[in-house]
Amino acid sequence: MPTKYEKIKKKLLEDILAGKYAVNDKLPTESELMQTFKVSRYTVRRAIGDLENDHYIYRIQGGGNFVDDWEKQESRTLKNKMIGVITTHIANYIFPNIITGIDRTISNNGYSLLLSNTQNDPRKERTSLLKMMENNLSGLIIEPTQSAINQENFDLYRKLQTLNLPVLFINAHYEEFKFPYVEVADTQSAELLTNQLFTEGHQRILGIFKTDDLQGIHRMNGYIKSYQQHSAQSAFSEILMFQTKDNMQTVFKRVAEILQRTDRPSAVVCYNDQLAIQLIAFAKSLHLNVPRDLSIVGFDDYQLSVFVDPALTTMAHPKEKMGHDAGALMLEMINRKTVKPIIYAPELILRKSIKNITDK
Amino acid sequence: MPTKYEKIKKKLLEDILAGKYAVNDKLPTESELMQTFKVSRYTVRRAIGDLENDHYIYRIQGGGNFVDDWEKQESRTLKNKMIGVITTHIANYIFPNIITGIDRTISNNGYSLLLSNTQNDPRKERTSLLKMMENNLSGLIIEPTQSAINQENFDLYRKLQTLNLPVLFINAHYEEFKFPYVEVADTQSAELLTNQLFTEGHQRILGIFKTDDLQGIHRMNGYIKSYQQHSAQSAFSEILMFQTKDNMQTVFKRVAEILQRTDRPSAVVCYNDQLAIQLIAFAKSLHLNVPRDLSIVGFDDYQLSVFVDPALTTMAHPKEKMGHDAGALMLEMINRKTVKPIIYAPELILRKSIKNITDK
DNA sequence: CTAAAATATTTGTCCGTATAAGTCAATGAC
DNA sequence: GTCATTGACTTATACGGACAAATATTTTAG
Repeated sequence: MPTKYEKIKKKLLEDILAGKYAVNDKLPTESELMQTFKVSRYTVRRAIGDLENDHYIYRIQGGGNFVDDWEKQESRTLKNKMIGVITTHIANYIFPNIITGIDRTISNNGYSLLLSNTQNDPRKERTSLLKMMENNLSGLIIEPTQSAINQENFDLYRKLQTLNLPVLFINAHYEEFKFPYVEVADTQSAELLTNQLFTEGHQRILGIFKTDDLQGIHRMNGYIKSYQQHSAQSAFSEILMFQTKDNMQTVFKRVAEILQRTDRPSAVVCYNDQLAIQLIAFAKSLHLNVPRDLSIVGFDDYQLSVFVDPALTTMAHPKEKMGHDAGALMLEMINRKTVKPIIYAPELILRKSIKNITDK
Repeated sequence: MPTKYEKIKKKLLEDILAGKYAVNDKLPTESELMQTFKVSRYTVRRAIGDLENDHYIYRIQGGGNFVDDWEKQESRTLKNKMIGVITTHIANYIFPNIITGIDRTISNNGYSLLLSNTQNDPRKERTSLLKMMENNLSGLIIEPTQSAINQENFDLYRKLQTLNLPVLFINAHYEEFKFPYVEVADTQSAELLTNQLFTEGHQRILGIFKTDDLQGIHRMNGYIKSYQQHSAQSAFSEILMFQTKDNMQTVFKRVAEILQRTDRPSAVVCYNDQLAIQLIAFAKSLHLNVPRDLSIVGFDDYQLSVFVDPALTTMAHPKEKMGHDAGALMLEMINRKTVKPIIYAPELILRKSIKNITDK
């Protein structure tokens, strides 16, 4: 548990970095802070003293405490040859590959990688963003956290716009902010993948999508688009939505209900390969053979997808190349060039997890 | 008239600068200073706190206040809450897990991760080390590159010793430097693994080891030790050595020669799981069935090792736990505590890639 | 209305006290 | 001899109160 003065310090620092108090604004007086935080004056002064040492505020006896010019202080103006990277995960899934790609590109140009992960928690994203703003980086690459529903850190993103710091999104981007981005064409990707299932004769295709990030939303939209195009063949569209906070056991319970119906779907489009691999194992436990009884597809061409039985049909994700491109774009931005977003065209990877059921 | 705490500060600083207290000497306790200067504890702490901020002294709770290494410029500069990590790889093999472990531990304590990888190239290790030294970090975790043959960066390691910077090795350590380390008991590990093959009735066991890193050397030594203990059963010991710079095709060519002899080995101990997995595929291409015709074992319990066919028998590697422990140790070192190395006991993971041939 | 004076507010220094938390060496059981 | 426990010692956090010093605001005198 952090100490009281650390809590006060953290709160004040956040407000300063987020722009709630501008430079030379007067902070609340010590007595006010005493009341707000219900602590003694000693504790308030301890917190403020620390911030003064870090040159975030200055004090005038009899006058008050004021925000120092932290954005352009000599100690901070000299930018470190360091590029920050905020991702939802570091070691899981496809992220190691993305990070390697970034690292390769920027380390060849003398930059280091400052990593931070959010574990898909917007509060941790906030912490990460603040930490990044304290180190004065040359650039910042962000994979947004819960991008479809999370707007609680938009104040920090706005602040980032005013800072003289190149920012780049990967995997997804917010329309609200004009930062460049590098991402897969998720909607088209899902459309192509679902089309493929229609081509293979499937008419009842379940879609399972995570709806708290934009990739999930886009993939769901692509799935729906494909259904619209094939409305002549099939009107049976069923979508199961879940979010990060949901217990996956509950989700799988609902999947079981659906798959045990007599008119069950013959194919499932999964939000990503991670889910698809879990679903293959789950289908086995329901005594459904993949792909004989059920076709399953995913996204991202995860490393393990070729090893699972049956090998998973999926959509390509450039991973290391995406990291490489993101790094290259970032280097250009640091050199004050204007860059254009990069969107990768969809690419289908056919393996063994789907079956043609046209002549049944 | 100067304030009381300024007087105390001045007096202590004079004593330190004059050499009355040497570096790491213990200063009078706060109670003693209270009596000496006839002031309250607050005043003493205010003076000492100021000196701490200027890095003239450091404090250890319950221990006392000590003279900091003020003559060195490095310690005077404000340290970033950043911990550097240099590994041979970032995204491959078991490294993502190790890095996750480190990240989880240190990010909970407000530290960020500054990553750099060497791709097993000593020149890149040199670049990484230099880059890390520029960024005045709080600490540095290093997995040494080509630790068995690479001494060209020893000058930098010596420099690190004189710097006031906590340094920690993982996976392997140099005897020449007294930095703490976290590693697996590789020699014992290899011994146990080879013993297991003897127990299963094997007498001709090929060892393939990478000899430019210490892990490879230790594993080779463990293999040899096991052979010495089983000299009654078998004298047929054969070792194939390779280095990072070697073309693996050439290595496998030699493996093919060995495996196609009539008196070929019945088992192979591989440097790590990565090699073992390649060897399983290679054995198939030679029409050797694993484990019927050839038993194969590796090290590190790589994520994929359970997915390959047959699932690989291997030695455990704590991976994420190792990262966690390394992070925890580093945090203690930053707080000026002395820490002891951590060595993990070997643990055998029996799977399907070895066969008992006692009753042949 | 202006300028000086009085008053209120705000930060700076300092004290005494209390409890928590970490260090370290002596002690005692095994 | 080894290891866990205990207790003395030391620093860390926190409270409340007091007065000093600088600044801000209001009042008052001209």
